[in-house]
Amino acid sequence: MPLQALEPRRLYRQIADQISVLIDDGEYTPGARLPAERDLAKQLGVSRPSVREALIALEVEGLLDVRVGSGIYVADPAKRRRNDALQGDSGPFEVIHARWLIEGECAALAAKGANPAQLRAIREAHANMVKESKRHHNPLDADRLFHVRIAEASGNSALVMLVQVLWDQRMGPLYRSLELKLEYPKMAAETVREHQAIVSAIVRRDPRAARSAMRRHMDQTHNRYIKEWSVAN
Amino acid sequence: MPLQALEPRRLYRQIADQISVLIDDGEYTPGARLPAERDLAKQLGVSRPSVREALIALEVEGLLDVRVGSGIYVADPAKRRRNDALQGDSGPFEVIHARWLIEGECAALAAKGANPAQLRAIREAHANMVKESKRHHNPLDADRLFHVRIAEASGNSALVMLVQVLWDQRMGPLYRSLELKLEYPKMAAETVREHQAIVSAIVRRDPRAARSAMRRHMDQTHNRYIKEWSVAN
DNA sequence: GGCGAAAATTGGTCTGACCACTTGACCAAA
DNA sequence: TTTGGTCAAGTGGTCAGACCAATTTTCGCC
Repeated sequence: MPLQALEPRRLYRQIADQISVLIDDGEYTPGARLPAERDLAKQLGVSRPSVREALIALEVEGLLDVRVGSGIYVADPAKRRRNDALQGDSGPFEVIHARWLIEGECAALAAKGANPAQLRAIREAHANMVKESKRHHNPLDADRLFHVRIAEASGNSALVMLVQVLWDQRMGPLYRSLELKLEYPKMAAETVREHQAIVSAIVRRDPRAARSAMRRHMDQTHNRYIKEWSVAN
Repeated sequence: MPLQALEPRRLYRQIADQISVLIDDGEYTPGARLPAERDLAKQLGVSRPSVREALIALEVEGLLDVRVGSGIYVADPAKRRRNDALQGDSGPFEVIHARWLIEGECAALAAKGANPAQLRAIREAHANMVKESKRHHNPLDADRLFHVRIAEASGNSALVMLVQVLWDQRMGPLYRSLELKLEYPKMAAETVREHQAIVSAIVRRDPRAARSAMRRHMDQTHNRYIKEWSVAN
């Protein structure tokens, strides 16, 4: 087992984690008021600034609710940020399926209603990815931008957000283990070719062709994953 | 117009936002080092504890990277959480359109492949919403659960996540202003009726009917929004 | 030129203080 | 009884200055 870089966790983190545990264990239920900062500091045997730093961290995480002059309260879980659900734990194939659905629609909408500036942005992103892949750079950022630009051209900001969220699932553990095995240089050429078909359909204002070009791209990506997956296992 | 609860932004938030803007504007690029805490405090005309609180907030948000004894650095955007994009700023109609697309597919997939436990969960969520609305409780939580359960029955965790993200866009400002005007008791009855049609199609194992029932539900929701929107403006 | 110790820099934490806001009790006027 | 005002206690918000620990830089020595 590889040695773990030991990391002397900073005080505010330790305090925040302790409080976090108390909340998870139901010691403090939603709506309940925590002891005053000064009391917490005394109970934990640390200074008030350290407690405050911990409380701010928990507030940013959406776990607490600070009301000036009144006290610190456990946040309503309903209003709590649900970011926990997002931190990539969807599998690659699930993500690809979702993208097939959403980005296909984005491409169709883009073909139907993109304005000149948006078309230019799409072409630019595509040209950039071509350039990057020729230089054998890692084309992932350029790839992401290409897909986001198409989503933006759909005119629906909710779809843009979803495309970004899905893309960033690549940060998840299952995805990571898969990506290690992919050979980008070879894949990049295929990807660029498929992107080209999407761009053509969009600038030609052909929604149905755009949708199927995007879906084909997703199907091919799916196949590439399958291939690597089966080789490695 | 109903009075808005004014909220004096705390100092650490103002500082954090300023720094955040500097990073977004490229004033500090990823990997760059920020001025020392003491310098920041002097430049901003605030105390060092306040600066530290802001830095901790940004660190929790994944924007900064603090290295003891060395300095504060702008985090690598690849590792950065992109949660910022999520905090609801999509308009209600954009969200409805996205849901039309995604949840329609979820309903179809659920009809195709849901297992008995998942079917039971859907029916249970529906029954619960009926009960809540009869008691004139706020049915929003029950409503959310119903849609999430259907997404879960699709068997695709990426879709489940998207449904949740979209639903939680209701926390955004545009949505909020619209929701203030809606009359839930009246709407709940219609919603329940439309949900019933979706449930029926799913348990009957009819994907196409499930998809169109869900899409109809979204269309009706759209119409209800339109009506309130035009009345109020 | 290379190396190691001292010095400077930087974040981490603490103490104690004062300010601004919230809350609830109490009281006076309508 | 109700309404509004006043006041004191409690709470979070902010500040100044200090010292510690880790890191980086400097610089003299070999």
